[in-house]
Amino acid sequence: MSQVSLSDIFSNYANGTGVFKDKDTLSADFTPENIPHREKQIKEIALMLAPVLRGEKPSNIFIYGKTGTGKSLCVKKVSSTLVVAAGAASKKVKIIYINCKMRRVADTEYRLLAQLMSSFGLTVPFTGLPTKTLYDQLYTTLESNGGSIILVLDEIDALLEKVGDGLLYNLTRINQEIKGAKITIVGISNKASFIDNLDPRIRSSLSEEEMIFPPYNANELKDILMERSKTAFNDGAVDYAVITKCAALAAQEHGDARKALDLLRVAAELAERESGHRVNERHVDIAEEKLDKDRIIEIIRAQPKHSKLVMVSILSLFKKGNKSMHTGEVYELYEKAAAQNGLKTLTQRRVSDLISELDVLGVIHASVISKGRYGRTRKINIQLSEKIVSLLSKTLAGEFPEAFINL
DNA sequence: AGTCCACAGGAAGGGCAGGCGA
DNA sequence: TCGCCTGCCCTTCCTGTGGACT
Repeated sequence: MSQVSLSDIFSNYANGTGVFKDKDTLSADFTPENIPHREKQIKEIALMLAPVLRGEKPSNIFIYGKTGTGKSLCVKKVSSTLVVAAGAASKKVKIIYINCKMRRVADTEYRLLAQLMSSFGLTVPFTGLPTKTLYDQLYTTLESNGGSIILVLDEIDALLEKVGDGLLYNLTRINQEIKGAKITIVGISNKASFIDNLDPRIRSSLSEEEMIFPPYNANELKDILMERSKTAFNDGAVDYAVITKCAALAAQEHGDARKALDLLRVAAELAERESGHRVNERHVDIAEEKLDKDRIIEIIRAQPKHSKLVMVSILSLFKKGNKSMHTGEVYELYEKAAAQNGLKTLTQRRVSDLISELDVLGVIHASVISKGRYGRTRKINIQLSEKIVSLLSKTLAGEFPEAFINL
């Protein structure tokens, strides 16, 4: 491509009136002025946290609802308003928001404590200190800081699955350990069942107040998209049918507003790249496939080598016409693939875990079945479109060409 | 009803890398 | 430098299990 046409592209982009007015407002992290269909929940959270304005400690709150139901958004909205109100009332209130699912940030007890410390401006080495030392430092910091602290632990279920409930026990007891500061925990979880598996003492302490965020239906999703579209797009850039389609597709997937927003954003990006000024339903179709594809490829790329080799084995069996396969078959092929790549093979026990991780990530579908006299195993299959399977094979073949030729 | 298979999956612990304080 | 702490990945050992077969 010549220099001239490149600069044409950029100048057209810079000067042109594209589809977007303010793309950021379509991001899942954006906190809009108005959150449709969550007025009741916002009011409830606000009333639960309001005691901090009188210097009292609010009850701990446990919130659950599926992905994209607006839990984090509502909590963020209430907390930001609360901080302003606290300032006006001359009350010391600090809100700490931690996403426990962020890998290598807050997904272990040590890292979560380190994150907490860093929100008070203290740096903690990413490993090395005994946990007790961290707790001691935290207590000292909390005491000297004083005031009310609201600790929002988003995706708390992910953390508890990894580290057990000892951490929560310690956190819920902080108020008995320190003087001068009051800490309130707001736990947000995607899984309602998570609370049932907790130690009863922790359960009663964590969920002094409980809230459920129901999934959005297609009409509610439509309202959300309409609301965001006002600020995100130029006038007339998005057809009403496009909004309806994004809402309908996301409603099929447990009413996930995040998915609806992603679909709309990607569809608009596609329209803009086609130098069009209008987004249509075709763009939404392409966007849906692109989102799916990107997600799967991204997940596989991020996997460690052995996990990728397990995936290579599953794909090979799938391509040989096996619609479903069992752990034993996959392990046999994995052993071959590992040997061909000069890697030491992992045990079947470990590979079994890798298979269930791939299942959790949504790349494969694996369910435990019994074949009676022929044992218990996992039945594994792939529920991805042909296009994605072939793209996935290409991606992995780039990394393990030998394995793909020889299996 | 009892046996047996092929694993699933829990528990315990080893080995390694990275960091701290003495 | 050494001992101790952490997280992480992995192995080993073990018990449990659903249902076809005897």
